[in-house]
Amino acid sequence: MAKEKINFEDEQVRLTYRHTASHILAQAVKNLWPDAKLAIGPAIDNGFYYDIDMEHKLSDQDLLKIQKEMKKVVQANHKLERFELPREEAIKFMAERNEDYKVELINDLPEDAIISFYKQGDFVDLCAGPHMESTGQIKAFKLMSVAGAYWRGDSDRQMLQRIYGTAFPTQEELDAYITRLEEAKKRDHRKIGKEMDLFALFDEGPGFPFFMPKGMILRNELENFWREEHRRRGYVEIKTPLILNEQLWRTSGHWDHYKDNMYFTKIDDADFAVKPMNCPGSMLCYGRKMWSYRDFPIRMGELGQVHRHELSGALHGLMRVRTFTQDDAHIFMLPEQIKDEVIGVVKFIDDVYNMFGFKYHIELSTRPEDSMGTDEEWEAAEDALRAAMEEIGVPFIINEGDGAFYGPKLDFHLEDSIGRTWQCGTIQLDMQMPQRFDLTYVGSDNEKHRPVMIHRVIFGSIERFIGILTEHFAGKFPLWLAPVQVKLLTVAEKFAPYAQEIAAKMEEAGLRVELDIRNEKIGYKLREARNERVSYICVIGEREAEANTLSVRSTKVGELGEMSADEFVAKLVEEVKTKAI
RNA sequence: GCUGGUGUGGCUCAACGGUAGAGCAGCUGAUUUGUAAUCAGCAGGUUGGGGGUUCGAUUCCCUCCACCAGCUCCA
Repeated sequence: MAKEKINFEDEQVRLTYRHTASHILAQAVKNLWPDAKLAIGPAIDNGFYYDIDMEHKLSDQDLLKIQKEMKKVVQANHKLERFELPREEAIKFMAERNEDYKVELINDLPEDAIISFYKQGDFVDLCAGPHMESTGQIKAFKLMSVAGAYWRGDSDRQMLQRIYGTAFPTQEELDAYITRLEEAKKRDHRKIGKEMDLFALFDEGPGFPFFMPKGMILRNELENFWREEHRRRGYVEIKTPLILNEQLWRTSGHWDHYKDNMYFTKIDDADFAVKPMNCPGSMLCYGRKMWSYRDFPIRMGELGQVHRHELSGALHGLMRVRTFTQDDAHIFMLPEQIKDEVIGVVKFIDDVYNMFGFKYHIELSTRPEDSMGTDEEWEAAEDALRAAMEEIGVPFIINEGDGAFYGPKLDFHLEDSIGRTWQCGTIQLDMQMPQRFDLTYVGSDNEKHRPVMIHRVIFGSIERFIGILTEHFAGKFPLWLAPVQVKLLTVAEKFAPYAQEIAAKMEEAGLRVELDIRNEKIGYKLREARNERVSYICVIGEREAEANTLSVRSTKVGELGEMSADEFVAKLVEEVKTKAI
């Protein structure tokens, strides 16, 4: 790679640069702890990491120490030299250095693989490359954190220490990145949720969120919107119970494939389970009558609250909880309707996400190890999803082996404030449940046939979606969702009657308005209202009371100046109606 | 669940082997105020739970719980 200029816009350049940084990290660690065994150390989205196995538990102090050692490696400006070894020699080379993990990696390489190494000073690492020319080219870097990571991502294997770091061509860019991260953390939905009193989590219910009055407004608005959109698109709505008996979960396959994630209870002497998914309930609803092919597609929606036992370490605010409401629907159809229905749902999801200005990516998740059904059924289902995606020409990536136990799925991933992605929407094609529940319809040939079904969600879960929305808008929600849409602040108590009159008018127009007629200075009230992220703040004093106006400030665009009360109310009503963002 | 870290009044944080302190919020009173904090006073904590060491623990140790980062898993 050319020494003169580093084009950091280029992903390959970025990865190469940071990959070299990870080698410098590895060398520094080996200098300080010669017994450390190296595992893998790739470049990732925003930096790089190296997985290391050693006795010594790394602390934040150690990170600083390693960083100093890395600086020495950079200053030494070692050339990175590539060389190759035949398999046996490569294994011998790493075995002599007690690099057990590297030996395992080499052993797992395909027979005909070229086994390459990179040497910098007296440090050598197994690596396919490419790399920068010399360690001195790495100008600005920082070690971010140390955490545990399983060797080869397998929770049954050794837990290694993973050191995360990042690197940039200049100190300014590194500083800017750190600042950006800090800013992003201020948008954390857990922090904003607390500040705005949207929801709460208690020790008494880990992973079981409580929704406070302001959070309920958000939630109810989303649900109202959801119902309206589904009604328009030909869905009907049902509600199925939270607790159903063991037999049902055996029939559905959850008992065999999902038991570890379920909660159980007893009624009288019989075993029951709390539903982790809504589908079996929907199957019962479908199965209670005879359907004709003419009825299809049947789109059966349900805002269904499910409970899942998630590992304690996986819980995360509203993003990962143990009870959540899926905006679920099951669509029963003819095989030849699959493509159109899938396309319809993809477009539905796209419409909703675009409405909020979300960026997202789609993954096609294929058959997992623990699953039911035949290879043919899986292949047919995966092909159907792929065909639908290809028809509408939306790009997607393949997520091998990550499907549901009953079928492959298209997953829609949204980003949180610091760039972690969360699966929200999903479309799952299921050829298993209809069989297991022996669902049928009567075809045009007057014979019974098996319907095909898809499970799908748009928001994914209301909880997670609220978390994403909160971070996306930093708590400054679109007006139609904002818990408090307007707050009226009086300059002095004598203006309270006028403010109350305006507030009544606003309530009449269906707006969520709050009144602050306390005997406080206007600056103080204003500060509070801004911290509460109220959409519009109106100041009412002498001028406004006389002219029948309001001095308006928008949380998003700043001062709007003075306008007539009626004009302002009309503007807000319109903004709510259009769901502007 | 795993690795590492954290846990002090509603919130943000301080202190310490000798039975905890501030700011904000709250309450009371005064102030009647024009675009990001008016002043004064009051009240609020068995320092996450349990156990141990010690004359004495909130501070040290053990254990459980919760939270944070990451891994694994997932909507």
